[in-house]
Amino acid sequence: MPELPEVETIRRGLSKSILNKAIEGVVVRRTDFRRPITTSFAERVLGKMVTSIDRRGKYLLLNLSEESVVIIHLGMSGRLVIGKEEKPERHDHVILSLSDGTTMKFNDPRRFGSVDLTRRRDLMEHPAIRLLGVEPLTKEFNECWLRHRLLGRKAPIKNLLMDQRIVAGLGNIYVCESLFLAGISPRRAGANIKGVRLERLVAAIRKVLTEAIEAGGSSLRDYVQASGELGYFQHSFKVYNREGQPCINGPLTHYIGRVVQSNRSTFFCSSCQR
DNA sequence: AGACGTACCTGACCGC
DNA sequence: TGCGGTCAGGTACGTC
Repeated sequence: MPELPEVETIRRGLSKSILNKAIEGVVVRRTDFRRPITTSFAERVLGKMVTSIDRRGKYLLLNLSEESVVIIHLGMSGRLVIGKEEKPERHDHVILSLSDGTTMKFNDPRRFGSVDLTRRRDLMEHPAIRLLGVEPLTKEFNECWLRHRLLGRKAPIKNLLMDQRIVAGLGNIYVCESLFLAGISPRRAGANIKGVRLERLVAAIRKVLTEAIEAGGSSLRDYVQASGELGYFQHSFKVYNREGQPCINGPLTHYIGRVVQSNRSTFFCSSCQR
């Protein structure tokens, strides 16, 4: 489901609903995720308080009292659902009961997501976090930095931007949208992006992500925010999922096309993106 | 090192 | 109605 804007939206929602509440009950109904949930998860989390919530790339970091951190990834289909104590539904894999009577349920049909636990001092060494690249909405992410990371890379820029070790948080939707806004072909080799293209790319990524966060992320299929509200950035897609539709830039002869790169659909306008 | 393919899992949708 | 095929917001791992 989620890329950076969706995870950031969820982070902000959770910061309103679960902060400073104690975890009074933990039910782990399944442990077989991409990375199995540690058997000691429930006992190590029980009784702790959620003190703050961070995000790193597409990972949510729930900081708990006593220096522990829950690391959550939502994979393709994961959700965090806040509600009243109810009986679990299909694919509710982890259920936290909080001190104000609400519950937070981790629901993930495909089980590509993960829930992990570590100590705060070990966070930066955690295998999921250690190799993550730059946060695209920080000052560190700029032309100089990106140019160095693209140096000598022959792979298509689409694939390189999807690589979490380069830029943390971009996924299929926002890479497609950013490349369209920058006017860059998704098939262009990374090393061939220089000068004005590089400037446009950095600016486009920042703009697309910022606007998507302001819109509460994108709601495809059944994705909802923790609060149950829908994000609405999907109405702003210029290319994603728009194969065959006219390009918004312009001449009626321009149409959005779809190609497959590394087994993922890429949507783009071959006239506007070079 | 880096590029590429495949596996993981469930559900929705489409055509027959 | 059912059945098979395809596709889906992601990442890890093996191979060349």
